[in-house]
Amino acid sequence: MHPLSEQGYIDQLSVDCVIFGYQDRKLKVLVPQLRFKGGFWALPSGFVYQHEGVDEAAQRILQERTGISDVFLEQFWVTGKAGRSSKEFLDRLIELNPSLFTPDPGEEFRRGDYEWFTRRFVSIGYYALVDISHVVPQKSDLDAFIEWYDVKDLPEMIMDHREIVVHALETLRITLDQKLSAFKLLPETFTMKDVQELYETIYDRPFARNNFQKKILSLNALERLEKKYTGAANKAPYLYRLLQ
Amino acid sequence: MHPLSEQGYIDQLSVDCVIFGYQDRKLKVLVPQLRFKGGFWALPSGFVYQHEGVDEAAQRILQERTGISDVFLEQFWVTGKAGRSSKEFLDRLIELNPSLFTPDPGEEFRRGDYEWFTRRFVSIGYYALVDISHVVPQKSDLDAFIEWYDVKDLPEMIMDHREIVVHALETLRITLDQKLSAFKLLPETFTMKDVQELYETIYDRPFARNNFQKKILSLNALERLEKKYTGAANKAPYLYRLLQ
DNA sequence: CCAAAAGTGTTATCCGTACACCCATGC
DNA sequence: GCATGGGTGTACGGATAACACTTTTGG
Repeated sequence: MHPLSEQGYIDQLSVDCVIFGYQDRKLKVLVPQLRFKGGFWALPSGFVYQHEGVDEAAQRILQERTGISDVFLEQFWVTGKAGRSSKEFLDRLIELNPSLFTPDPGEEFRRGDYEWFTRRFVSIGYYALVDISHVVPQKSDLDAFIEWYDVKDLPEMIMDHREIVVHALETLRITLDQKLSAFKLLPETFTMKDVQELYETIYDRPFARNNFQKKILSLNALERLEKKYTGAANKAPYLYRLLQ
Repeated sequence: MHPLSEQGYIDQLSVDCVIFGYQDRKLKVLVPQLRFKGGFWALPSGFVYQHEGVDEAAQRILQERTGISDVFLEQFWVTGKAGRSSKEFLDRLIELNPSLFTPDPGEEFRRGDYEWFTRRFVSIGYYALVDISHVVPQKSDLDAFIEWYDVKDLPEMIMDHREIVVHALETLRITLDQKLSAFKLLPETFTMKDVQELYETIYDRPFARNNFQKKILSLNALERLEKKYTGAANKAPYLYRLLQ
């Protein structure tokens, strides 16, 4: 494996992905924990190749780090304060994982990588919306595991990754109806109650059931399918599906 | 002057500024023409120093290229398609200005600069809102002149700068009320008619006078001052000022 | 037949729009 | 007084919110 500095990336530019999913009335973010000692959580991140656009880079990083592809993915924020670097994180990582830096032939990080990696970085934030029941996130070989965390109960993440998630959530809230984002977080078919619970989760407030139905249907984005019989002793709700 | 590559900039990252002003019922953008042969217009752009944040860089670039400071300035878009570079522009520039590239001691561009400058760039777009009557734009030593252009009648600009302006305008329209942007384009005091004409310009459609007044006042952002006697044979309008 | 939950209809309220009217101003 | 343009009040209609009622389902 070549050192990072020779892999044809744009210097000091990174892409961070906030991947939203929804399950059990919880809005979740997919965050891997790095497989090194110390318990470091970091958003799926990567760099931009010279030959690719930033949007393509975000897609590729999402794919490489989580196995997820073909989902809604959009840029929402750039963070690039002076001195923004992963030096603090990497120094701690090395302190807890000294073997990583021995000059073995099989060493994983090289001196040159350290210089490259700890420089000041400007990062473009992307957020993705996925059907959590459909995707099977796969950890990359950098990760110990990858897990969905309630956005209200995130692990401590490195650098300013928490701040990035906060901005992503704000963007999600503001553009939810406009971009029909909610339906990208749900399975292909769903009941109106599912939609309502999702909205209530995202905005953290209740909606009136009858009016909510009218509002969502007035988006003219759904088609009504057959009823869903659950065996419960009550009227069966209709299933809906996003048009097209 | 040191070559660009030694000036401590982040590589392949630029900042482009779209500066909006308003005058005579026209929304204008401040665009300098470069002082080289060929008639090249380019948004005020620059690079980010290692030691500064991207927001600070945008502020500095605005100041250096136009003399404008202390104004609303906010990031709105990143453009970074594969192969986005100013090579085409620079080659044409050199073709029309061959003396720029002679190896004189006083040469302005160096070979190293050419390499640096024509690499693929990712650019962060910022838009600024200024009181056109208050600022006195100053061209930098790169510019032949700097001028306000009607956003509906922009000169042909290099690279994707027109596309950047289009995105800036979209952002302005979407966030106008929320960010009280309009009042940042007006003088300190103004009449309701001034506001209405500005809105009609930005959205390119008429608003009903009486209802517009109610809508603007309902923002609770203005205080009413004395009347403005113009000498016209009609009722004198009130002046308003942005609160705080 | 009942409880639970879904669907739908009805009314009240708010908000944006349209129309109307009045008022100040200088000739 | 009169033309002009600014300020404000009222009425209408659509959208949203609040309330109520009906329907479906399985025990």
